[in-house]
Amino acid sequence: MTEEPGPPAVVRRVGIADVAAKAGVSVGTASKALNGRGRLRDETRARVRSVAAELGFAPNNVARSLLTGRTFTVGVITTDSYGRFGIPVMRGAEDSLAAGEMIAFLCDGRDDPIRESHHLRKLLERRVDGIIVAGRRTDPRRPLGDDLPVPVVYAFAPSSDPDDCSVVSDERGAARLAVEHLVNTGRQRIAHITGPESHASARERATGMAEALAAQGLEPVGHPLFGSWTEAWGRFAVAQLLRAKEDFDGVFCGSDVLARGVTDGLREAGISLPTQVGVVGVDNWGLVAEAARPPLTTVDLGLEEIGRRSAELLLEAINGRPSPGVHVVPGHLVVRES
Amino acid sequence: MTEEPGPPAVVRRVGIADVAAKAGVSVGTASKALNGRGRLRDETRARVRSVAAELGFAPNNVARSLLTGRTFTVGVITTDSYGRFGIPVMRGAEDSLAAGEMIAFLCDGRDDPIRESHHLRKLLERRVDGIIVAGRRTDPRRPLGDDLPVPVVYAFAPSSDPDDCSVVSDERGAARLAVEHLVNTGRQRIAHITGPESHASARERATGMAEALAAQGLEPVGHPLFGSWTEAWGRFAVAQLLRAKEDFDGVFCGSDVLARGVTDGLREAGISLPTQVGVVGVDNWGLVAEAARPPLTTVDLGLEEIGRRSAELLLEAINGRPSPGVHVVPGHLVVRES
DNA sequence: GAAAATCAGGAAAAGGTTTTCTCGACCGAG
DNA sequence: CTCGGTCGAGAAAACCTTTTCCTGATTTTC
Repeated sequence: MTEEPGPPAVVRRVGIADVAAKAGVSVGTASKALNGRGRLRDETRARVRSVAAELGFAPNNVARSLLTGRTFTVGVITTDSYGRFGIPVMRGAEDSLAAGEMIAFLCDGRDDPIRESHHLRKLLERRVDGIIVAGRRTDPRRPLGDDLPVPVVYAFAPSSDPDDCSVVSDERGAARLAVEHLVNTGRQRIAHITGPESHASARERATGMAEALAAQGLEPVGHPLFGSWTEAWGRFAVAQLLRAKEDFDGVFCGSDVLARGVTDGLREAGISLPTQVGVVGVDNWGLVAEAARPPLTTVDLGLEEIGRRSAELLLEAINGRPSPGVHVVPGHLVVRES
Repeated sequence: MTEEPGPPAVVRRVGIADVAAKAGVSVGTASKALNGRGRLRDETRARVRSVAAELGFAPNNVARSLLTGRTFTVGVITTDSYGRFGIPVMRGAEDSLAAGEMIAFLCDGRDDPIRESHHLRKLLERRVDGIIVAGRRTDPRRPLGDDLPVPVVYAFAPSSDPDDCSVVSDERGAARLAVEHLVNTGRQRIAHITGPESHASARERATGMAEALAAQGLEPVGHPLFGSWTEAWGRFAVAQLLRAKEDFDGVFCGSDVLARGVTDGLREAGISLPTQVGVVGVDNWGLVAEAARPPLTTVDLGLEEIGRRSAELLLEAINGRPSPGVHVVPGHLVVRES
């Protein structure tokens, strides 16, 4: 780092003053012409605009922000390194934000509170108009901080403070959709293979399944099999069901990865899908669901929609219309062949 | 949208003027105290700092940027919707950027030139200090624009202009690593199953494999089997090899997804892995590689490293030390059980 | 034909920080 | 005792737009 810094890359950018000078008007007038404000002759307006275009003028939003106090910028803090869940949420959020001419800073919190608060400080220094916190699990999380000067929306992982604004998926509803699909396709004896009981999503989906079965007047097959979110556990759990000589014709899996393990396990045990057993997963993770044999029927939790909704609520809050509380986004069933 | 806008959320933030007033100094002095500039008594410096901490003062970076012309902000434009390749690149980039106290705007170009140039304009308006373009394929891409006022680095997908700064993976090197591993574990007759020939990465890897085999004095088994990047093609290609009664004891697959299809195909044909046939993939995509049976040995293209390097080169360019040309980042082998 | 209203555009402040310039006070030296 | 130098700190410009207020000119209205 001892080397001499090179030339400072002088690219004097054209400012509104250059436009004004060339168009023969004052900067104030030029500003009005470009932004459609004030009272100006059409001819003047057109002249300024054409000069601006000719010079390739791009307004300096930094100056504008300083004046207006708005940066048209939001921060997104993810906790899952832009993984499976953060990404679709991000994409949805970007959709809504772009509609409001806003743009997002992306920060990866990596589940580390220190990193997170460091990012938070950086975002506030840059005067973002609002912040979205995109979680990785559905378990409630500690709020970002109290008394923040900008609105915050929690996406996917709700804040543990019910007065914060959170947007979450409908976990029980997802289970209900899965069960109803299985029942509608003639399944009566349905088992549940899912992730660790320590995960709220696993618990909620199990509960939702029990409720949905009860509503249909059906009994579950055995207890929910809690394990890990892996294919290996899916295969293992199937073996367990078969060994226990459980009589089942449907399996609701807590995730697509799990479901893939389950389909492999069943197929390799000589059980034909979907003839003998129907399988439904959760996530609608294209890569996994489509590569499974047969392709998986699964519940899409609507992650993109969660992102979109979060951004919309954030924009509303920025405009002085906050919507505290937990907002639930429904999922939907994606029917493939399983 | 006709509703009355609510109260404008008045949270008068504490500015440096507040700190200065409470510390009994001028704003200029306060600024110097906080930034360690100028000549001040230690006592004064300490007093200002403690007052700033007490008041929770956070400098307004917008004002600072306006003055210095630096925003300590870069834009990242991805073309793959933050998919398989964009994400690790992003993460690596964020690593390096954070080290320089910088933060990234994320824009999803979605392979649409219109969207892309829209994002570009937004980024320039916000006066980013530089831009990283993260591609999805290794095929060269059209430059972002000419005569941009800020430095640009192309990550993964190089710019078609060789004078631009691009950071790419070592595709041939990856093939060489795979082949050498197979040979070192006793394989002599190696086949190649890969993606579409229209993809530069498929062609490069095939070429790299041919070179590596030649260097070892070996002949390839048949021609490279070009297809698609899917498990189904992997399984199908295996069946094709078996039907043609090709004698092979190793397969180099153009991707992990493909390799997973290949392992499934081989296993279901009664061939034991890795005893009879060794398989090596490319990507080191944890989810896929670890779920395969057996877990895949694969070449990691070093995507995070590409991201890190891109950001480093960008920071250097921002500081007036550009590094035009194509920079190749080596990959490395990740040995699992296949 | 004069007062009033409208029109078109200019001048200047504001926004929060950094940085340069300036200035008074104090020190030691001659 | 005065002069030059250093030290510590303040005043003000600068960054680039937007916006408010103002002014001269033109048009409208009795």
